[in-house]
Amino acid sequence: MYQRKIPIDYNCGLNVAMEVVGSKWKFCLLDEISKGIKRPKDLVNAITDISKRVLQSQLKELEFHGLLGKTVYNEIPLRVEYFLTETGESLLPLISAIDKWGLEFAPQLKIILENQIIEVES
Amino acid sequence: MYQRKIPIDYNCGLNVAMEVVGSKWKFCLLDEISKGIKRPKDLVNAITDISKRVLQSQLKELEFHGLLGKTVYNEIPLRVEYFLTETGESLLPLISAIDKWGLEFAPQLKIILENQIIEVES
DNA sequence: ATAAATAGGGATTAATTTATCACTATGTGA
DNA sequence: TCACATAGTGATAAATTAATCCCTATTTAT
Repeated sequence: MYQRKIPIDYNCGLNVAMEVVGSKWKFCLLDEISKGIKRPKDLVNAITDISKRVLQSQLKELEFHGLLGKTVYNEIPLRVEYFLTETGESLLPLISAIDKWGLEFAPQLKIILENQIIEVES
Repeated sequence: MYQRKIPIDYNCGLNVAMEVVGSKWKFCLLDEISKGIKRPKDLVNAITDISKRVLQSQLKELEFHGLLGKTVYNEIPLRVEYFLTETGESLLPLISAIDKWGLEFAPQLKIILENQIIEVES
């Protein structure tokens, strides 16, 4: 975690929402967990490019913020499963809408960024 | 702007969306502009705590990514107005949904973070 | 010539997030 | 004892975002 120096504006819903889900991997994590991938080791495999360390810290924050819960099974090797809380569930429609928007926008962004590189090199 | 070292995954809508709107002020900016506050000087006043410099850089990025357009009026003093492009408009429903979610979640987050501070101090 | 109002950018630092690497802990079975 | 599999953390570095301070440019009015 990190002790903020710049405070959150609780009256701005956008600010609040960004605080708990506005990071690189959290939407992906909630998405994967909603699809039934619940164990850290499976999440690491499912999400390309996330490292184990970052995964754990993001899971911890999501749990701390009350979007995820976890179950520890008394098995060997240890089995831990994360699940969406009611609050976490309430985000799913937003996540899928954002994902959809992003996919539609992707080609446009690709073109923009590729043109930018050409300008820089010429 | 900033020349990314870690590339964008264009196949992940969430990743793409976060790239263009996943920053502290962009949702707020799009929101205010959609409400009719279009000039930089008015946006600076409307958005508590944003500085002029940051505002300009965020507007520039939003324009670069094709979510905003701008009109320069030949007046003195100079008048510039930003407006939402079609792509920008398409984000409005998402923004209002996120804002709504954040406002509902705010009290919960406040309690969580306040409890955290008490633990640290005891 | 100078101040005022507006938009915008350069350079730098501070804040924050993400990545890397290497560790601990647990219980099992070779 | 030692390696394995799983979950998790500590310390640190690298990447990225945001904040600060101060400058330029334009045109009008004093």
